[in-house]
This record gives sequence, structure tokens and C-alpha cells, in this order.
Amino acid sequence: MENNSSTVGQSTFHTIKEDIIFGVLKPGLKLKLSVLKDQYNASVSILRETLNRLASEGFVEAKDQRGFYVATTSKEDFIEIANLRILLESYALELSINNGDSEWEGNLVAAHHKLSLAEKAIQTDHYFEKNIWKKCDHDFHEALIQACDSKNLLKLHSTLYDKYFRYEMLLLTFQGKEDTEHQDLLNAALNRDVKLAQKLLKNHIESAETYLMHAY
Amino acid sequence: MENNSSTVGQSTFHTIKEDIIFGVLKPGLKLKLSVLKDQYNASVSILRETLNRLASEGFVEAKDQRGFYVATTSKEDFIEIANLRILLESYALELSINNGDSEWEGNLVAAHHKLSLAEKAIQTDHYFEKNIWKKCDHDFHEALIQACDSKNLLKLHSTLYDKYFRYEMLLLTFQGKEDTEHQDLLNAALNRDVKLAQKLLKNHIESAETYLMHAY
DNA sequence: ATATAATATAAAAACGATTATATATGCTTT
DNA sequence: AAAGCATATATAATCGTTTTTATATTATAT
Repeated sequence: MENNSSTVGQSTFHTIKEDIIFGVLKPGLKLKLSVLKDQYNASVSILRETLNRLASEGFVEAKDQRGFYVATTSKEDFIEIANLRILLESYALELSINNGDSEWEGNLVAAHHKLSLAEKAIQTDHYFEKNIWKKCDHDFHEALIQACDSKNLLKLHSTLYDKYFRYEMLLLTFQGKEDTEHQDLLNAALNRDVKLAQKLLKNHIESAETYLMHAY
Repeated sequence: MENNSSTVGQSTFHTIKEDIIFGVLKPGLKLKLSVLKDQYNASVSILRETLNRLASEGFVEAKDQRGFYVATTSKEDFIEIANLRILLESYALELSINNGDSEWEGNLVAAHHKLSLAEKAIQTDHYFEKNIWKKCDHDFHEALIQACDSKNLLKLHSTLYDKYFRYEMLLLTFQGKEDTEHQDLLNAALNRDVKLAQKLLKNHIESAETYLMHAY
């Protein structure tokens, strides 16, 4: 998980965030500054900056005067996240489909192609890195809504996606059988069928909720 | 604007955030650490923590290696914010109306009462503090959606509200004539009329957009 | 024996100093 | 005189230390 970010602060931010999302840092874990200091080779000041940022994004809980903890998880929280993701991504999808030009189509097709390759690879190669697949999945969903023409919406969606993805990593040990969900979603978008695309997206997101019920 | 927050970090965070929202710190302004240090009686480390948090909420722009700036404003940004607020607040309103118990009703009526008093006061008393009215307006809108049963949604709405409010402060020098918009909204909520409440809310939020067009 | 107060300790919050980086200034060269 | 390079300066990024706070532990009193 290389981080060629310019500043130490940026790279520790990304590293710790990824570690939370991928479950390396378990929910509820106390984030002692002295421990993190050695673990991430960063000074306390940098770590405090980092943890404060993560706290305002919701990946870390900052208890006043009592330090930082990895954000806890719950069934209720997951359902909230899933519903919000459906709400925002559906809205963004509609704007994007109605607004997307040929460049949007091109990028979307490219993103889907990369994703399908990653999905194939992860089925055959057991040690295929999850974070590569994660990036492809993220990029595809982002490509879908890229033409929504709202930076604020894209930003909100991005953090919501990450939170949702965290539950995916925590709950279901990834089963490669993504079926044709992404393919269908791509086709609906290219056909500019807003209603169908939104319906497929909703099912796609909700499908994980079913697995969740067993897990919790 | 007293801040009896427990830690220095918390209080400077709230103070600077308020100063951005109320336009004391103008959009685009460079936030030099050495200047802020004297201005807010805080150390560089505290200020960096604060500015990082504000950056991830979108009130500050952090340019790598080149410091912090008050988030710039634009017509496009305002429209995005307004639309997102309508989307989220409408959704939350529906959940809340369908879910609210008698305590919700009570708190809502109380919040509206306070707000109407503040609205009256601001019309007669020219020096009535804007931030008191702001709090009442915020509290009323929050009371409306309090029963939506989603912490994530409430959190997202809160920052969106603040961003929207910032534009209100920046653009329209507040005219007291809020008509009966809040009263109508209250009645629709108490009558559990989701569709009407959502329509009134949309109009309420969009009304500022009209004024905006002249301003920019 | 239990409850409360005093003390000890561990960790967070805050600070000031140091290092690295970007931009501005001035000098050199064609 | 303009362009490009070198130096100087301002400011951000980072660090280690000090101060404050919360909690655990022990002692004392009822």
C-alpha cells in the first residue's frame, strides 16, 4: 500500500484510513498516540492532525480528553450508510446519465473494463490484492456519476462509499461472484435508462445487506 | 460568541468555523498560521489540527505545502449545496414524520416557538444578534428531522445546513420577512403530511436562490 | 469491610523550536 | 532588456518536550 503523497501528513492519513477501511485496525480499537507513533513512523503532532481529520470524516471517534478510537460498527450504522449511499448515488446517477457526454461514456467503459479484469483475476488468483480490486470498484462507481456536475456530491459520495466498503470488508469475506451486476449497470447507463440504472444500483447496494443479517 | 468547550482545540475549532460561516473570515482569505496564532490565542499545532478538520468538512481549503485558505464561494457551489440540502432534508423529513412520537412533536413545537420569538426580535431590535437567530433556525430544522433515526443523516445535514447558511449570511443581508414559511412547515409536519412538508421545505430552501441571482 | 480521599501513573493536550519548502528578490548572462 | 539562475526570506511541515487531565491504586477513616 505505497503512498507517494507529498507530505508525511498526507501519507499517514491515507495509510491509517486504508487500515481502518480494510479492517487492519479493528472497530473500537484504542488508538494510543505512543503506539501509533512507532507503528506509522510519525510524530504525535502529525498523528493528531491525521486522527482529527479522520474523526471529522467519521472513521475515528475522538473522545474529548480521552483520546482516539477506531469508529465502532453496528447493524444500524450499516443500514444508515447503505440507505444514504443509495439516496446520493441514485441522485448522482440520474444527473450524470442526463448530462454525460461521449468522454463520460468512454471513461465509464474503460473503468468497467478494468473492473471486470480485476474481478476475473480475484477469482483465479487467491492472493490478488483486495485493494486493487477495491480501487477498480470505486473507480467504476465514480465513473458512473462523474458527469453529475457537483463536486460536493462527488465528495459526499466518496466518503459514503468508503464507509460502505469498510462494512463489506468487515462482514463478507469477498466472494468473487459479482454476477453481471456491474455489466447490467453499465448497459443501463449507456442506454441512458435512468430508472433501470437506479433500480439496479439499489439492488446492487442492498445485496450486501442480506449477507449482513447472517453476520451480525 | 462564548465557547465553554472543554479543550482549547474544540473551542478554537468552533470559533473559527463560526467566523467563516458568519463571514468574519472572508472567502479566499489566506489563513496564515502566524496571524491566526495571535488572533485566536492558540498554538500552531492546535491551529493545524483545527484547520485540518475544517478542511475535511469543506470550510477551509488546504493547499499542500502552501497553507490554508478560507473556502472560496461560487454560484455553482451554492446551487450544489442547496440541491443537496433539499435532497437530504426532504428524505430525513419523510423518515422523521413517519417515525416521530409525541416527544418529537413537543420538541418541534418548542423549537418553532423559540424561532418565532427570535424572528420577531430581529425585526424590532436591529442589533439582535444574528447568531442567536441562526441557532434557532438551525434548531428548528433539526427538530423537524430529529426522528429520522439516522445519526449519519443528521451529521451530513448539519454540515450542509452550515454551508447553506454561510451563503445566506454572505449574500442576503437578512430581511426579517420570513413570512409564514416556518409556521406552514410546522403545521404540515404535525399533520404528518409528508408531500406537503417536502414541497414547503423545497420552496423554503430555494427561495434564497432567487435572491442569489441578483447578488452574483 | 466499604467508602472516600490522597497519591501515583499513564496518556492526551498544548506548546515552542527546528527543518523543509516555496516564492520572492536580485544578480548574472546573452 | 529579458530570461534564467542563485540566493534570501517567509511560511508551512514536522518534531520533541512540557503541561494538563483522567484514571488506577493505595491508604485511611468510619
